[in-house]
Amino acid sequence: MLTSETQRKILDEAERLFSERHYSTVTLREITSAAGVNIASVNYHFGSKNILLREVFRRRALDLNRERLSLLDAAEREAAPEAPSLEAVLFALAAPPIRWSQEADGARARFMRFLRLCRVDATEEIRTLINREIGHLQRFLVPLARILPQSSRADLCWSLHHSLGVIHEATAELDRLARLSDGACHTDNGEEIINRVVGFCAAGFLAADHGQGACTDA
Amino acid sequence: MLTSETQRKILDEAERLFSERHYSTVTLREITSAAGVNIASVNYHFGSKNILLREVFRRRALDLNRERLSLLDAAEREAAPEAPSLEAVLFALAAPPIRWSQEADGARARFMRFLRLCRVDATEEIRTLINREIGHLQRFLVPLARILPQSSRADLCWSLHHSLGVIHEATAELDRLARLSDGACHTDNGEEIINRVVGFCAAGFLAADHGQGACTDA
DNA sequence: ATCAAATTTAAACAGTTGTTTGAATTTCTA
DNA sequence: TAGAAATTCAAACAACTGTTTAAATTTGAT
Repeated sequence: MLTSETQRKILDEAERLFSERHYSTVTLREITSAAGVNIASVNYHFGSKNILLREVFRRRALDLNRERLSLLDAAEREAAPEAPSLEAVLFALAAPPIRWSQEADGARARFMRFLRLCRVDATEEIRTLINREIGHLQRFLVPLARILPQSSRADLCWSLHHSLGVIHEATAELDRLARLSDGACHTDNGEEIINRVVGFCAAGFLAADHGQGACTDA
Repeated sequence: MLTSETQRKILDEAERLFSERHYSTVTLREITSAAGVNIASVNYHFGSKNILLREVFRRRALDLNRERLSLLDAAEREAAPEAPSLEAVLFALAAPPIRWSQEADGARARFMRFLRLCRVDATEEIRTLINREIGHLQRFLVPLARILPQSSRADLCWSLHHSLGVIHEATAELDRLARLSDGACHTDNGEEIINRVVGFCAAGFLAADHGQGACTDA
């Protein structure tokens, strides 16, 4: 699919710029001049700006949930025939996006910022692709239902939804956390962030499982 | 500040369109023709498109945190001299944005969708205004520190940050929850959503306070 | 009713956008 | 190496953008 060097340069620069600003404010002239190629090569190699956007998305989007599901499979295999721990399941959900977003100035960190923009506003086609990816996360409901048998399907979905919110905020809004905490929070240690996210969400899942309210064993 | 009927119509339609798509893809001609006014009236009454965007933001943005802080003050007053409950503090944080986003097809529901877009990408000026609003949330750290004395400032900030992620996801991504749950989750009962959010986040705060990991009293 | 200020209007403005063109150039094959 | 295919290039394209203009109209106070 990706044969030409020009295509790769265009994709890289488009990804970088799309991660910084909404794609509608990024011009093809910016992309191509940053990539050092002629402006016409976008339409030659991709066909249109919208298709370029879609290809930037497709280049990495599928891998993210692939990594998640692979970690989940491994956790289930390791724990079989028992159910994996709640923390292991949430680790599979949280670790890939958080690790990607922490890769120092790497392509995947930029992609995660791009993904955040796409989630909020993108092409109809990308919205469809995102929705399909969300569908894959239903796979997580299977082990969660084993671990938390008192929870209804709605309970599990709500907690999963809350967890996605925590993860999204932990992958893309850390500058605001730095401001909120006046620098008291370290936002550059991916594994620590994962631990915090997993711990926070696991407690939330358990609280929902115990019926209403939090557990107060202090 | 808002004197003219034309200004109000422009603000209303701009808010509506800005809540549906990124502001850079919304044209002044769309706004003015939807409002039934001449295109030149935007520059006459506001000065520029960017200023119009800022005014759409300013019309309601300050009220959101005002409501939060007002609820927090009331909770503290009611519990004095004791600290308010963790749930009461989180209720003050979560209830205003979730209630606003649930107002059936109301202006504030649109505004919450607009705010989500602004958080991800907007003018430098709006980014500054948002950061100032985040600063106001530091006020929540005061009662939280009383309630959770074992938590460091960093712990509290992380949990607060996680909670904001849960709230953001609960105010603006409910169509995805509906898809994830195949319709099993009711996404139209604001008070139920608030309860779920508060319960989930309270458990997360407590888990962080108990040191690492979740509480497992089951 | 009169005049000045405020507002609305249609039209034009200059600049930028994604896209296309057709010729030049490079790359690959036979 | 000859020739065909793939790629690059500068230039132009039509469409659309936010903004401005200056005349027309409405408004409101005297």
